This record gives sequence, C-alpha cells and structure tokens, in this order.
Amino acid sequence: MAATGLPTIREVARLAGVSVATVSKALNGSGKVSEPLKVRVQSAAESLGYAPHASARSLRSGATRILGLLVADLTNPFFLHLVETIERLASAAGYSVILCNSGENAEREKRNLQMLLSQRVDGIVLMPTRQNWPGRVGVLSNLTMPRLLVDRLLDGLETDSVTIDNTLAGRLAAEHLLALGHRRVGLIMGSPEHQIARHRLDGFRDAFAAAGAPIEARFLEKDAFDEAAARAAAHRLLASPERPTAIFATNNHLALGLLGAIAETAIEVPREISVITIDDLPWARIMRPGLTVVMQPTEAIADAAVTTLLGRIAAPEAAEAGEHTAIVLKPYLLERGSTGPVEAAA
Amino acid sequence: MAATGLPTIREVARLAGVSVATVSKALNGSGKVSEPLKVRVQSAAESLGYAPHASARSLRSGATRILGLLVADLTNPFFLHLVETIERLASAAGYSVILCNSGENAEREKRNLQMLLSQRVDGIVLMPTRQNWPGRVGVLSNLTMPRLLVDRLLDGLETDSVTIDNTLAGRLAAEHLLALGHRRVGLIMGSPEHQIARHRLDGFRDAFAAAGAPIEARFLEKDAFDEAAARAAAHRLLASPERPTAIFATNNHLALGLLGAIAETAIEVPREISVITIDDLPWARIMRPGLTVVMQPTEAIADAAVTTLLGRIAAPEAAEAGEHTAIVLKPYLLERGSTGPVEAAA
DNA sequence: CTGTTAGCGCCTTCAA
DNA sequence: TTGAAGGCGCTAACAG
Repeated sequence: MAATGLPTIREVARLAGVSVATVSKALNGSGKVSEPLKVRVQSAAESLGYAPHASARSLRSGATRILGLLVADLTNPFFLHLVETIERLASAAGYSVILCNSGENAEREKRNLQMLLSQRVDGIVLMPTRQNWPGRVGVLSNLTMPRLLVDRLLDGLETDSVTIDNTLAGRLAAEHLLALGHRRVGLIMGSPEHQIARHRLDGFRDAFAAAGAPIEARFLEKDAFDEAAARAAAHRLLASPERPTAIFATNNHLALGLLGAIAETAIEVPREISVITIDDLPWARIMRPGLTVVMQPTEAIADAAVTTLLGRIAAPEAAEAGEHTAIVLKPYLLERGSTGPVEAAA
Repeated sequence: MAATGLPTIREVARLAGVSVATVSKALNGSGKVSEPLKVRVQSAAESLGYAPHASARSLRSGATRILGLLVADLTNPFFLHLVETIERLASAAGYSVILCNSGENAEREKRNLQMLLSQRVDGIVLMPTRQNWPGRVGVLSNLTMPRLLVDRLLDGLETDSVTIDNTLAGRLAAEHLLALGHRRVGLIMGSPEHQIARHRLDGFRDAFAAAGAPIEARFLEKDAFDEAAARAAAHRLLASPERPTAIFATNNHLALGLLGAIAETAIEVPREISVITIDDLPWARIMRPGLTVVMQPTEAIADAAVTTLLGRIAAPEAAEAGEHTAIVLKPYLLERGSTGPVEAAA
C-alpha cells in the first residue's frame, strides 16, 4: 500500500497472479493480453478499488492529460461561460482542467503560470490579464507546452489564438443605432490603450463618422474601468445638456454601471434613451425591457479553443515550425427591448 | 532534457556545480545549505528556467498540493461564486484547483471522482449532484483523501460539511412577508424530495402556519425543476382567482422563471405582487425594483470549507477517529424593492 | 555542510 | 503471450 492507503499496480498483479506488466497492458489495452487474463486482472483491480497513480503515469509517459485554464477575471460572466464550456469540452475529450484565476493581478498571473509549468499540463488556454508585466511575453514564450490565447492577443507573442472581431462588434452596435435614427450618442469604455476597448471604439466611431454623425468628444467617456466609474460616467452623460439619445457600453461590467445610473434617474428605456452593450448576460433577457446586446459567440469560441489546442497537443510539429492559427469569430446583434427609435426625445 | 524540453534538477546541479540533493535542499529550503551555494543554485535554476516537475515531486512526497472541486452545476451562480472564492483561498494557501463540473449528471460525477482519485488530490470539496446514483456513498467513503461536503449533505456519508440553515432561510422569507402584512402567498419550488428545497419549504410554511395563515395547497407549486417549469408555475399562480399577494421562489433558477412570467403580464412589482427568493444574483441589485433576497453567506461558506479541508489535510487523524465537523451557517435577509406592504391589491 | 543512493508507481522495451 | 528490468525527476536517508 502506498502512503495514501491506495493499492498499487503491484497489489493488483499479486491478486491476479500475474506480473505488473500484464496488469498495465490489460488495463490500458496496450500490448496483447489473453482474454481470460484480462478479465482476471480487471476484476482484481475492481475488487481492490485500484486507481492508477496519475503522477507516476505522467512521470513515465510525459503527459498529464490536464489542461491549464488561466483566466484574467472569473467574476466576468463572459469568462465564466467560457470556463464552463471549455471544461465540458475538455472533459469530454478525456482531459481534466486546472483552473487559475488571476483576478486581473499580474503577480497572481505570474505565479499561476509558474505553477502550470511545474504541473507540466499538456496545454494552456490563456485569457490574460489586461495589465502587462515585464517579462511576460518572455515567460509565455518559454512555456514549452502548446498554448492558446483566447479573447485578446499579446504583442510580441506568436501563438495560436481565438478572438472575436471587436471592430465589427462596435460597428454592429453603431449600425443598429443608426438604423433607429440615433445621431447623438454616447459611449462608455475603459482605457483606449486596451486593444479590445479600442477596437470596439473604432468600429463604433467609424460607423457614425461614415454616416455623417461623428461622435462628440464630450460624449466619449473613456477610462471607466469598473462598474462604479461607469456609473459616474453615465450620470455625466445623462445630465449633460442635449444628452445623447443612446448610450453604448463596451462591456458588461460597464453596462451594469450604466443601467444602475439610469435606474437612479427617472429616465425611461428605450423611450427616452436607448441602451446597447456587448456580451450577453444571464439577466439580460429577464430585464424589463430586455437588453439589446452584441453577442460574443461563446460556445464557438470555446469549441475553437479546445479543438485547436488539442490538435496542437496531438501534433505539435506545425507550431514548432512557426505556423500559427489565428481564428477570428464574428459577433452578432441580438435585438431586445432596450433600443428603440429616436422619438420626441430628440 | 526531459521530453518536454524542460530542464531537470540534474541540469541545474551540473550548471551550479553541485549535487542534485543540494539543489533540492537549496530550492526548497529544507536541510542546511550554505548561503553562497544557495545563491549559486538559485541563479542557475533561474537562468535555465527550471520548474520542478510536480508529478515527480508528488510521486516522491505523496502530496500533490492540488484540491479537487466537484461541482454539481456550474451554471448556477451560487456555485460559481463559491468556486471563485474557493479557488482564491486555495491559491493563497498554495494549493491549485482541479475543477470538475458534473452538470447534474450522475455519470459525469462518477467519472470525475475516479479522476480525482487517480490524480491523488490532497483533498476534495464536494458539491454533489441532486441525483443519487447507486454505490455513490460507497465510492465517496472509499476516497482516502480528506473530503468535505458543501451546500448539501448525503445520507449515509459521514464527513465534514459546510451548509446553511435552509429552514431558517425559508422562515426569514416568511417572516419578512408576514411583517409586510401578506397572508395569501404562493411558493415555487423543485421536488420536496430534495433536502434543500424541503427545508426551505418547511421553514416558510411553518412560519405562516404559526401566524395563523396556513398556505393554501393550490398556491404550493412543487416540482418546478427549471426555469421553464417555474415560469409555467408562476403563470398558474398569477392567473388564479384571488391570486397570492406575494410569491417565494426557493432558488435563483426558479426566480428567473418567476420574474420572466411576471414580465410577460402587466402586473406590477411590488405594488400588485411581492417577490422574494434565495441567493443573491449579480443582477438582483440593478433590477428595477431591486430583488429582495435571503442571502447565503457565500464567502463565509467558502472560507469555512477551505479552512476545514486544509485542516484535515494537515492533521487527518481526527477524521480517521470518526470525528467530523458539521458547520451550519446562517442566511440573512437583504431587503430591496421587490417586496412591499399589502395594499389595495389584497 | 555536501554528496551518494534508493526508491515513489508506472509503462515500455527486450527476452523468454 | 507473458515476465523482468530500467528509468522518468524528485526527495529523504544516510555517509562523508
């Protein structure tokens, strides 16, 4: 018995009256083992409650059948949905998942990466923090196992990736509002330094500019990093003279702040103001009115991520040759009740 | 070099010009190593990008520094919040987390348990599926590592646990409604066979009975297993003659269905009907009106779970002697706008 | 204080 | 078809 009290392959072998090699072959289906022996081994294993020691197996085989999942922020429902889907797909493919949440903290991200490296996970799905830290790309490049970026890219890191077209996401939001007649609109976003926010801004702004209704600078609320900041920004927009007839929040944290601010006023959605955001949320559909959103195809993202990563694990040669897959998926509009035509409000 | 391309302790030893034992001691702080050597070893390890092979270490030491997290249903926000908090606490204590979602599926739960056993995780946090499967208690009893139940207990399985007082949760909801003058109330729940739902029902019903206002059988909607069923049940309640002045949904899935149904009618909350449920939800506070809920102390639950489990890992003797900790935490009421006094509606 | 050595449990040649 | 043996990388005993 091992220290854990669990039986080892030796004890199975003894009980079945065969050698350890035969047990291994019988249980794993590798090598040739006669049918009667196989049955005897299996029932011996069963009766002892034998479970092969994963660490020993990994040490020997060089594979762990574990995937690392490094998430920037688990409180974000978008990531949560992704985690759940990836776990399901990985599990179906026979892989377990070690979950790491960095909470948008560079130090934690670094420690988590180190840990995943120590664990020798077979592959890593990276949903990195926004905050860059020195040496990060170097550390990531040194990861010898297959890895894949989801949601955002990292400058200087060449690797497989699955992202969405964020410029298109911004444009979809804009075109929807334009079609409803909106010309004076506001936008709440985080830092334009951040890739994703910037692309969403670009798509949104360009579409309005192209339509001959450029967005006024005073309606561009940048640097709203969290729900509270978004709430404050929203109050500014709502209180401004000739306020916007529609507001676009570039992600769901910010949308929460925006909706909170609106709820604190007597302004009615969508009659007096239209609201649109990105990312579906569990509550978006039970709100009254329902929230119009640009959807990210979460399941498709997860699917592409797992498929690509497992492919790399099975055949790492291509990646080593410097070939990388960059999958870009398309967001789409889901119209619910929070957006409406410009009315008397204008 | 190992097959993974990562350096081993031998290479660090060679570069530092010492033996592997010295490297191990220097890096782990075990044994005595002179300061200059320690520095030399550390810089050698650093320059090679050495990361100790966790499987090899586990095989040797008998500990993995990994916790298993077995969750019945990751789509439930309550579990999600728990997972996030547990991951954070475990990580802070130097443990990684393998996340398993059973999706309320017995087969997957069984496979996940087997996997966690093979991985030789140091401890398991169990949030088991509602669905029982044959032999389950036996399998769980055979897990040799420390384990702990969260949220619900399992008949016949003696082990540490952290739960909340669900009877109290039901009573808190009832007392709140009683204080507001409600006497004719409805309830939407899953199966009374299920421990948690039954306790919530008991607390709720007993409080009303004690107040001389027993709940009418026609207002007791049992067997609403999901959001859709809850929605249908809610429609029945709302359409009934002399409909209830308040409705209690015993969990957040069901609350979603209830709120959806109400949104499909013209009935106004809380003027015409009060709504109360259990579990906070990210959107409960931005709803208009905000949702009154009986809160589960999620952080406290996670904290108790991790603390207790790590305690067992550090000192397993007590558990082996048959002593078990059963921690029961108290829910509390959070009043927001969805409940109000009975008015003309009555 | 530092080095040598013996396994932890498993799988995979290689012989029989 | 089956068995014996070596070694994956590491740590803990024991020697020096």
